[in-house]
Amino acid sequence: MHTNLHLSDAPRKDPFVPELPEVETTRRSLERLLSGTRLTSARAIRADVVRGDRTPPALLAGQAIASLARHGKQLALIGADGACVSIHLGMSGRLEVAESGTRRPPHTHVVWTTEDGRQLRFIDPRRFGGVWTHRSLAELQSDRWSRLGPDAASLTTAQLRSAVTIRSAPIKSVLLDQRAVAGIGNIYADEALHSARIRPQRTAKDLVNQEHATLARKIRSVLTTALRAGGTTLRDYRTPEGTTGAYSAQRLVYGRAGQACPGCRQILLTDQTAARTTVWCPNCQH
DNA sequence: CGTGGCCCCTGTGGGC
DNA sequence: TGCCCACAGGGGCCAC
Repeated sequence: MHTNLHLSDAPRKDPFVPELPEVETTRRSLERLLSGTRLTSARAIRADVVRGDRTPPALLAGQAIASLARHGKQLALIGADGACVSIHLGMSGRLEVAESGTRRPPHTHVVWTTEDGRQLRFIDPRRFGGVWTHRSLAELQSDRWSRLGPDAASLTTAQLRSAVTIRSAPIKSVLLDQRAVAGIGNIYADEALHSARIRPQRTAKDLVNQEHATLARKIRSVLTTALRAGGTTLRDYRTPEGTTGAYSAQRLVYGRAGQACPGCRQILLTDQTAARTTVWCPNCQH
């Protein structure tokens, strides 16, 4: 039945870097697989991957999973008694549900065992991610999620405007700042800015009203499109042809520096903005 | 206090 | 072919 379901799995050439669509895809899978399931035990193989308060009910051992929540790139397992665990995947983290007898992948740092003989595994080679425990959802909100900006998937024009108006940093830096907007990473920042025809280096507060509306809309559509494609990368989401068609094939600029812009054939440029590789079209984006 | 830059870490890939 | 090293990125921290 549930054999080695990898909740996130991108083509090898494109290292999986979890942003909002990937985290939401993971959330939906976990909801389907684990809602209502009791966790009989939890074990931190690498203790330093579990951060924050580790007093009972640490890691939800003995709890049933009531629901799964997400804000930006943050994921949370909500226990039946209200305690919760939040998980940040960092840049190489993933979650896997597998039969208990199967071999643990390398870099498995936390393992939860379920009442029905499965395991939920947190795997993160680079350990930029982590797991936090919270006594309640309210505590999770006040400790961590209150620091995050509005969720990018439903970002309104007004929310984007208030996030950028006083910021003198480049618009791309602001999009990557999780306190301003939650859920956007390097890939979708470049894609959304290209789609909105705005240069990543533009000073955020200089964007005009029309650009706030366009950028907010493009952020939503880029993430929504990726979320739809993300569903097809799940191993249990079989199409007759197999599991190709991940979002990577739909990227227009990210990873394509030096190639022709799909819109105008001008050569895409690259630089470092916000200490991240940035790709943009000098013709389409202003 | 806002911003830019460095660093954490390891798998991958490009170059020789 | 095989080895080595630069590079990739989310976000915390620090110096300006």
